Amino acid sequence: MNSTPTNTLLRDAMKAFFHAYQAFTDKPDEMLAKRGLARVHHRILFFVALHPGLSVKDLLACLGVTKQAINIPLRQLMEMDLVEAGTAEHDKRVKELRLTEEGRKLEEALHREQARLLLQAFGEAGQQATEGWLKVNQVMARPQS
Amino acid sequence: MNSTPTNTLLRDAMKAFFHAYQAFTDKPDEMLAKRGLARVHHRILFFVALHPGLSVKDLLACLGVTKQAINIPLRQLMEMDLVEAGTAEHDKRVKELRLTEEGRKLEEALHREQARLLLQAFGEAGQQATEGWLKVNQVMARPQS
DNA sequence: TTAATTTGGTCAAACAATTTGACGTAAAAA
DNA sequence: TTTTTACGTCAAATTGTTTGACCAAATTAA
Repeated sequence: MNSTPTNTLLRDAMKAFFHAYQAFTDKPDEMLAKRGLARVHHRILFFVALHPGLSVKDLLACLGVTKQAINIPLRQLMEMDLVEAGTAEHDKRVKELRLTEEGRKLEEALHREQARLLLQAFGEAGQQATEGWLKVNQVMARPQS
Repeated sequence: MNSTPTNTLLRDAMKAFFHAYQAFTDKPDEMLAKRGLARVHHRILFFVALHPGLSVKDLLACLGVTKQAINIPLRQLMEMDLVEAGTAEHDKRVKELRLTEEGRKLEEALHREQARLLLQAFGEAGQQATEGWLKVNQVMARPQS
């Protein structure tokens, strides 16, 4: 049973990954709740901030959800003047999403919380571990066939 | 604006983390769905496998959910003879959860899918990156005060 | 060129996941 | 001994996500 130690090690790794991800979302979730917003709102803000002019379709692809899952939260963000939608020039159906000034401020505040957590962990784990963390995540994040 | 490159870098890191975690859960989710089970069932199986004899209360703590969230999925797993619950000796109220033989097999199959993904990523990223990934996750997974 | 099909985004209903509330019994604290 | 808290279970309410349907725009097929 030489797989037992590897098994436990992998399981511990998975456990840490699970809890790390939980920790990553905890604080922003609190902040969001105070504004009557939820995690999906944050994700929208995040990806629109990262890719200004993002279409709804591409946003869905980023988030891995259906179009309907996005519709109401996105509408809410627009009603709250956090996100604005312009029509794409190349295709009248397509909407290009952007953060408003207010939206940008909120996204920044949320970002700061997550950045704080990450930077603290990076500081503790060290430069090499940080690079490793980024690398493994990037490999994993790739589309599988 | 010297924070701009760091900001983008951090955001890309967060994006990768988000997508890595998505990738991590995708395959098991499919497998679970085929059995009429969902992610929370997997999480139960995972943590009970990792900590045989785990109490319901501690399971809740691991998962970061309420007792009610667990009740029906756990009952389902018990009805499907994947999990069994014994009464703790030190306290009649407490249940000690264990996987049945069937439960262990299923958990192993699910584990294998996640292990495959991880091991592939580790192989590609290299030994040092792997250690870094583990390290950062462990630091992040720690309780914050 | 016209017709058929697909695509992009929105509304609504149904389903799934999670929290809040309540309860009974066991254990700990007063 | 009584009161309070803890553990786990049932039920209702709330939140999150998918499926279905629809309309207009764009693309593909005839």
